[in-house]
Amino acid sequence: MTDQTFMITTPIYYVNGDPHIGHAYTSIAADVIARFRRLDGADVFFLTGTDEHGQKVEQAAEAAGLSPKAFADEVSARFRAMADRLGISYDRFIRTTDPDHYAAVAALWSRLEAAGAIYLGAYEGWYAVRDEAFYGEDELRTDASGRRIAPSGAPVEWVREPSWFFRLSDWQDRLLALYEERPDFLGPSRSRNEITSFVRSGLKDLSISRTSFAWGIPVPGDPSHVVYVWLDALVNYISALGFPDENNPLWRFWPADIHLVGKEIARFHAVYWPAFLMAAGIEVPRRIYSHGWWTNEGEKMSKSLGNAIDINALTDEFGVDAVRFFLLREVPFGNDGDFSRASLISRLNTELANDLGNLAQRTLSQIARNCDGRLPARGEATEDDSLLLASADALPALVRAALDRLALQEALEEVWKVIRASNAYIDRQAPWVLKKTDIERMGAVLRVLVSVLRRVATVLQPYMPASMARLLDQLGVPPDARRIADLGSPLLTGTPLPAPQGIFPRHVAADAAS
RNA sequence: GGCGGCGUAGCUCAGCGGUAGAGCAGGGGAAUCAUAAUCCCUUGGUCGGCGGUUCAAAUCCGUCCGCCGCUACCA
Repeated sequence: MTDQTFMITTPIYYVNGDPHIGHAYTSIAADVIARFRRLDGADVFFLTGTDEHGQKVEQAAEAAGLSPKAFADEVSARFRAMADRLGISYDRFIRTTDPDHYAAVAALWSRLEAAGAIYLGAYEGWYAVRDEAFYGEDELRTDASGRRIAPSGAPVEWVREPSWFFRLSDWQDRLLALYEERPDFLGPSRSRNEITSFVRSGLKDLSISRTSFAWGIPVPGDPSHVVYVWLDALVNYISALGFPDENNPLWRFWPADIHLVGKEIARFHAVYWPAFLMAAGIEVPRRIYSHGWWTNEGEKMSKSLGNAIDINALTDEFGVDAVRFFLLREVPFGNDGDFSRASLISRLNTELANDLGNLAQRTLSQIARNCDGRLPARGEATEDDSLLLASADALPALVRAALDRLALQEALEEVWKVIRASNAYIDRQAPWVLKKTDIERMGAVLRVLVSVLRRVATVLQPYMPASMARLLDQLGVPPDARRIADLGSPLLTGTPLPAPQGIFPRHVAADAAS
């Protein structure tokens, strides 16, 4: 694993609205993978940031009485604050208003132009001023007076404006070949099916410039146009690596290993982005993986319902690690999920407090009381010991394999199997009985549990960095020996352990389900 | 309309050709080191309906029913 480069990205988040749990979810998932790869010895670049151009931002800024840039500064800072608060270990927080990004977009545009991949044409269609949207002929209805109206009921008119186009239609076959030859390129399979069928149904050239508003990156050589926000946004993944300077040391991270995205933007990443890259002669990313959406207590979250989950309030109440854990534990990654207080509290109490927290506490408190607070010596392993130790030793490989498949929930399930087995083991071995009959064996049993807990805590660090750091402290694992590779070296017998303290308090509240 | 997915224990889901599984919830018991936490045992399903292929089908095929997603230029 050592010396391997690994790049993972979140989408850059659009700043026309405040951050919400969907953004948090993508970032946390990407963070877990980034942290695990670092733990596993890889050279990691983790990119996140904000997407700041476009008509929506221009309008939102105007409504707020600010310049687009000032508005974007403000909202971008909120996204960054959320990332920091959630412990997102990004290597760069990129903004599409950063100067190097402007340069990269201009450079990519010029490459596409030089390659003959773009041309100046005209975009025309039925436009509803009220909706600020174009509609297809087949979406329109005719009202009583014979006028064409949009599905929303807004009147439409035929408009025609000059626009630069990308020859997307040239890339249909090569995109399909890409999906075919590289089954891992697009995931999960639902997303892969949808995108494939979309591309198979035929691609039209893509309008990649706008003249109807000004907040964007000017088109090189044609400054009355700004670059279409998606082209602008997608380029962030390479502008962060120094593009177009392929001698930039960061360029070694390209192609990205994983673009993690929400399912609503899978198409932009799986169709437009590789087409742009291929047209510009740049390698395509290795994998694009889209995850699902959260509902809140069974209801879709929306502005009108006003039921968005306040991630700050949530982490204030339950703690950052508990929220990180819940989001990745509750739902198979890729599926939609439902957020509810009852299930959050149930997970925290059952799995964090009872299963893991209590296991650590009962183990460590017996060491504190009966072993003079020092790490007891290993004994000759019984069959029971060996089985449990072997299951813990297998964890790094199991977690690595699960994360390679983006099975973030499965990885946790594997860890919890070991935690449950450990609780069964401690009951079977009953060190509190051995204390009176065989004090040496008691120490050996507790030492087995420390070894297991060390492995558990090590692989859980990516999910719950702060809590697992505390647990590793209590287990006497030196801060510089917490990587996967360090698990090969046993802890020093006799190491004094700090007084045990609960890692995960039970959540007791009036609305607690149990 | 076209393409695709899902429907398995009360709940969330795994299994995807060889005598129905996990977690949670429910019931009974044990233990008392521990955050009243833990452990053991256990109730519970004609695997959406019907038909077919097969020695054998949640598992393959067909069909029907019920949900859901995608079907491009706001992001």
